[in-house]
Amino acid sequence: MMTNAKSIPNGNVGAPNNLVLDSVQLGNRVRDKRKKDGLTQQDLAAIAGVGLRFVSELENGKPSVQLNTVLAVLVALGLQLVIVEK
Amino acid sequence: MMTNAKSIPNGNVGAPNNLVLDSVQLGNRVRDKRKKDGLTQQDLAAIAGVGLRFVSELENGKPSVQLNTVLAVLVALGLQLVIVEK
DNA sequence: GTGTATTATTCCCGAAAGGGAATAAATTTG
DNA sequence: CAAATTTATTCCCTTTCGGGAATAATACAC
Repeated sequence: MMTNAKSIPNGNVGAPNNLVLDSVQLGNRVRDKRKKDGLTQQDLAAIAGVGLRFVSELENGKPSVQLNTVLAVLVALGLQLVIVEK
Repeated sequence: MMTNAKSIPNGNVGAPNNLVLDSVQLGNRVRDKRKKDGLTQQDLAAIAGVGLRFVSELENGKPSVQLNTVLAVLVALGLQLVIVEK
Protein backbone atom coordinates (compact mmCIF):
# COMPACT_ATOMS: atom_id res chain seq x y z
CA MET A 1 0.00 0.00 0.00
CA MET A 2 3.10 2.17 -0.23
CA THR A 3 3.52 3.40 3.34
CA ASN A 4 1.41 6.43 3.91
CA ALA A 5 2.88 9.89 4.39
CA LYS A 6 0.14 12.21 3.32
CA SER A 7 -3.42 11.63 4.50
CA ILE A 8 -3.74 15.09 5.93
CA PRO A 9 -7.19 16.25 4.80
CA ASN A 10 -5.69 19.55 3.84
CA GLY A 11 -3.06 18.98 1.19
CA ASN A 12 0.61 19.86 1.40
CA VAL A 13 2.19 17.57 3.96
CA GLY A 14 4.92 19.78 5.22
CA ALA A 15 7.59 21.95 3.66
CA PRO A 16 7.06 25.69 4.08
CA ASN A 17 6.42 26.86 0.58
CA ASN A 18 8.67 25.48 -2.12
CA LEU A 19 12.29 24.72 -1.37
CA VAL A 20 14.13 21.53 -0.57
CA LEU A 21 13.43 18.29 -2.25
CA ASP A 22 13.48 14.55 -2.08
CA SER A 23 11.31 12.18 -4.03
CA VAL A 24 8.53 12.22 -1.46
CA GLN A 25 8.34 15.99 -1.34
CA LEU A 26 8.47 16.05 -5.09
CA GLY A 27 5.47 13.78 -5.21
CA ASN A 28 3.55 15.96 -2.80
CA ARG A 29 4.33 19.08 -4.79
CA VAL A 30 3.08 17.44 -7.93
CA ARG A 31 -0.10 16.24 -6.29
CA ASP A 32 -0.84 19.59 -4.73
CA LYS A 33 -0.35 21.47 -7.94
CA ARG A 34 -2.38 18.99 -9.91
CA LYS A 35 -5.30 19.31 -7.54
CA LYS A 36 -5.01 23.04 -7.42
CA ASP A 37 -5.35 22.93 -11.18
CA GLY A 38 -8.37 20.69 -10.87
CA LEU A 39 -6.81 17.87 -12.82
CA THR A 40 -7.17 14.16 -12.42
CA GLN A 41 -4.15 11.89 -12.63
CA GLN A 42 -5.57 10.71 -15.90
CA ASP A 43 -5.70 14.27 -17.21
CA LEU A 44 -2.20 15.04 -16.10
CA ALA A 45 -0.87 11.82 -17.56
CA ALA A 46 -2.45 12.65 -20.89
CA ILE A 47 -1.18 16.22 -20.92
CA ALA A 48 2.33 15.19 -19.92
CA GLY A 49 2.36 12.24 -22.26
CA VAL A 50 3.13 9.69 -19.60
CA GLY A 51 1.28 6.74 -18.17
CA LEU A 52 -1.34 6.96 -15.48
CA ARG A 53 0.61 4.49 -13.41
CA PHE A 54 3.62 6.73 -13.53
CA VAL A 55 1.76 9.74 -12.19
CA SER A 56 0.49 7.67 -9.31
CA GLU A 57 3.95 6.37 -8.49
CA LEU A 58 5.50 9.78 -8.82
CA GLU A 59 2.99 11.37 -6.48
CA ASN A 60 3.64 8.62 -4.00
CA GLY A 61 7.32 9.36 -3.89
CA LYS A 62 8.82 6.52 -5.87
CA PRO A 63 12.52 7.37 -5.80
CA SER A 64 13.66 5.64 -8.96
CA VAL A 65 11.61 7.51 -11.49
CA GLN A 66 13.42 8.82 -14.50
CA LEU A 67 14.29 12.47 -14.71
CA ASN A 68 12.96 13.10 -18.19
CA THR A 69 9.58 11.66 -17.34
CA VAL A 70 9.45 13.69 -14.15
CA LEU A 71 10.31 16.81 -16.09
CA ALA A 72 7.53 16.11 -18.56
CA VAL A 73 5.06 16.11 -15.70
CA LEU A 74 6.51 19.23 -14.13
CA VAL A 75 6.34 21.09 -17.40
CA ALA A 76 2.75 19.99 -17.83
CA LEU A 77 2.03 21.61 -14.48
CA GLY A 78 4.01 24.75 -15.16
CA LEU A 79 6.60 23.87 -12.57
CA GLN A 80 10.35 24.14 -12.81
CA LEU A 81 13.31 22.68 -11.04
CA VAL A 82 16.01 24.84 -9.59
CA ILE A 83 19.32 23.95 -8.04
CA VAL A 84 20.48 25.76 -4.96
CA GLU A 85 23.57 25.46 -2.87
CA LYS A 86 22.64 23.96 0.43
CA MET B 1 31.58 12.07 -28.53
CA MET B 2 28.18 13.21 -27.23
CA THR B 3 27.57 16.51 -29.01
CA ASN B 4 29.48 19.27 -27.33
CA ALA B 5 27.81 22.02 -25.32
CA LYS B 6 30.50 23.16 -22.96
CA SER B 7 34.03 23.76 -24.32
CA ILE B 8 34.13 27.26 -22.96
CA PRO B 9 37.49 27.48 -21.21
CA ASN B 10 35.77 29.17 -18.33
CA GLY B 11 33.14 26.84 -16.91
CA ASN B 12 29.43 27.51 -16.63
CA VAL B 13 27.98 27.42 -20.10
CA GLY B 14 25.14 29.81 -19.61
CA ALA B 15 22.35 30.30 -17.10
CA PRO B 16 22.81 33.32 -14.84
CA ASN B 17 23.30 31.78 -11.45
CA ASN B 18 21.10 28.87 -10.56
CA LEU B 19 17.49 28.71 -11.62
CA VAL B 20 15.68 26.80 -14.33
CA LEU B 21 16.50 23.30 -15.24
CA ASP B 22 16.57 20.63 -17.87
CA SER B 23 18.84 17.64 -17.98
CA VAL B 24 21.59 19.48 -19.83
CA GLN B 25 21.65 22.37 -17.41
CA LEU B 26 21.57 19.92 -14.57
CA GLY B 27 24.66 18.26 -15.96
CA ASN B 28 26.46 21.55 -16.27
CA ARG B 29 25.60 22.53 -12.72
CA VAL B 30 26.94 19.27 -11.46
CA ARG B 31 30.14 19.55 -13.43
CA ASP B 32 30.77 23.13 -12.36
CA LYS B 33 30.24 22.38 -8.71
CA ARG B 34 32.39 19.27 -8.86
CA LYS B 35 35.27 21.20 -10.38
CA LYS B 36 34.84 24.04 -8.00
CA ASP B 37 35.23 21.48 -5.26
CA GLY B 38 38.32 20.11 -6.94
CA LEU B 39 36.89 16.65 -7.37
CA THR B 40 37.38 14.16 -10.14
CA GLN B 41 34.42 12.24 -11.52
CA GLN B 42 35.92 9.23 -9.85
CA ASP B 43 35.94 11.01 -6.49
CA LEU B 44 32.39 12.21 -6.87
CA ALA B 45 31.18 8.80 -7.94
CA ALA B 46 32.79 7.24 -4.89
CA ILE B 47 31.39 9.83 -2.51
CA ALA B 48 27.93 9.62 -3.98
CA GLY B 49 28.00 5.86 -4.22
CA VAL B 50 27.29 5.73 -7.92
CA GLY B 51 29.21 4.55 -10.94
CA LEU B 52 31.83 6.60 -12.73
CA ARG B 53 29.98 6.06 -15.94
CA PHE B 54 26.87 7.54 -14.42
CA VAL B 55 28.61 10.74 -13.40
CA SER B 56 29.93 11.14 -16.90
CA GLU B 57 26.52 10.61 -18.44
CA LEU B 58 24.83 12.88 -15.95
CA GLU B 59 27.24 15.72 -16.58
CA ASN B 60 26.68 15.31 -20.28
CA GLY B 61 22.98 15.78 -19.94
CA LYS B 62 21.60 12.31 -20.36
CA PRO B 63 17.88 12.83 -19.85
CA SER B 64 16.86 9.38 -18.71
CA VAL B 65 18.82 9.18 -15.51
CA GLN B 66 17.01 8.08 -12.40
CA LEU B 67 16.00 10.64 -9.84
CA ASN B 68 17.40 8.85 -6.81
CA THR B 69 20.79 8.49 -8.37
CA VAL B 70 20.80 12.12 -9.39
CA LEU B 71 19.85 13.11 -5.87
CA ALA B 72 22.69 11.05 -4.46
CA VAL B 73 25.12 13.04 -6.56
CA LEU B 74 23.55 16.36 -5.68
CA VAL B 75 23.69 15.56 -1.99
CA ALA B 76 27.32 14.57 -2.36
CA LEU B 77 27.94 18.04 -3.77
CA GLY B 78 25.87 19.86 -1.19
CA LEU B 79 23.28 20.84 -3.75
CA GLN B 80 19.52 20.78 -3.45
CA LEU B 81 16.58 20.76 -5.79
CA VAL B 82 13.80 23.24 -5.49
CA ILE B 83 10.50 23.48 -7.29
CA VAL B 84 9.23 26.82 -8.41
CA GLU B 85 6.15 27.89 -10.23
CA LYS B 86 7.11 28.97 -13.69
C1' DG C 1 -25.76 2.56 2.04
C1' DT C 2 -25.15 1.84 -3.26
C1' DG C 3 -23.09 3.55 -7.31
C1' DT C 4 -19.48 6.37 -9.59
C1' DA C 5 -15.19 8.61 -10.22
C1' DT C 6 -10.45 8.67 -8.83
C1' DT C 7 -6.42 6.53 -7.39
C1' DA C 8 -3.40 2.51 -6.24
C1' DT C 9 -1.62 -1.85 -7.50
C1' DT C 10 -0.89 -5.99 -10.34
C1' DC C 11 0.44 -8.52 -14.61
C1' DC C 12 2.92 -8.82 -18.96
C1' DC C 13 6.81 -7.31 -21.40
C1' DG C 14 9.99 -4.66 -24.25
C1' DA C 15 13.43 -1.19 -23.56
C1' DA C 16 16.86 0.65 -21.05
C1' DA C 17 19.39 2.02 -16.63
C1' DG C 18 23.52 1.61 -14.54
C1' DG C 19 27.40 -1.07 -12.20
C1' DG C 20 32.23 -2.85 -13.07
C1' DA C 21 35.93 -3.21 -16.02
C1' DA C 22 38.41 -2.36 -20.12
C1' DT C 23 39.56 0.82 -23.69
C1' DA C 24 39.62 5.00 -26.28
C1' DA C 25 39.68 9.77 -26.40
C1' DA C 26 40.70 14.05 -24.54
C1' DT C 27 42.84 17.12 -21.26
C1' DT C 28 46.47 18.43 -18.30
C1' DT C 29 51.52 18.55 -16.92
C1' DG C 30 56.16 18.65 -17.04
C1' DC D 1 56.11 16.58 -27.52
C1' DA D 2 55.57 12.53 -24.47
C1' DA D 3 53.68 10.79 -20.10
C1' DA D 4 50.14 10.91 -16.90
C1' DT D 5 45.58 11.98 -15.47
C1' DT D 6 40.84 12.59 -16.31
C1' DT D 7 36.85 11.78 -18.94
C1' DA D 8 34.00 9.40 -22.47
C1' DT D 9 32.48 5.22 -24.42
C1' DT D 10 31.94 0.22 -25.05
C1' DC D 11 30.86 -4.52 -23.51
C1' DC D 12 28.51 -7.75 -20.56
C1' DC D 13 24.92 -8.44 -17.42
C1' DT D 14 21.22 -8.06 -13.94
C1' DT D 15 17.66 -5.25 -12.44
C1' DT D 16 13.98 -2.41 -13.16
C1' DC D 17 11.47 1.30 -15.36
C1' DG D 18 7.27 2.37 -17.34
C1' DG D 19 3.41 1.72 -20.78
C1' DG D 20 -1.26 -0.42 -21.35
C1' DA D 21 -4.91 -2.82 -19.39
C1' DA D 22 -7.34 -5.04 -15.81
C1' DT D 23 -8.47 -5.09 -11.02
C1' DA D 24 -8.59 -3.61 -6.24
C1' DA D 25 -8.99 -0.19 -3.10
C1' DT D 26 -10.48 4.59 -1.77
C1' DA D 27 -12.78 8.65 -1.96
C1' DC D 28 -16.94 11.12 -3.28
C1' DA D 29 -20.92 11.82 -4.50
C1' DC D 30 -26.28 11.22 -4.12
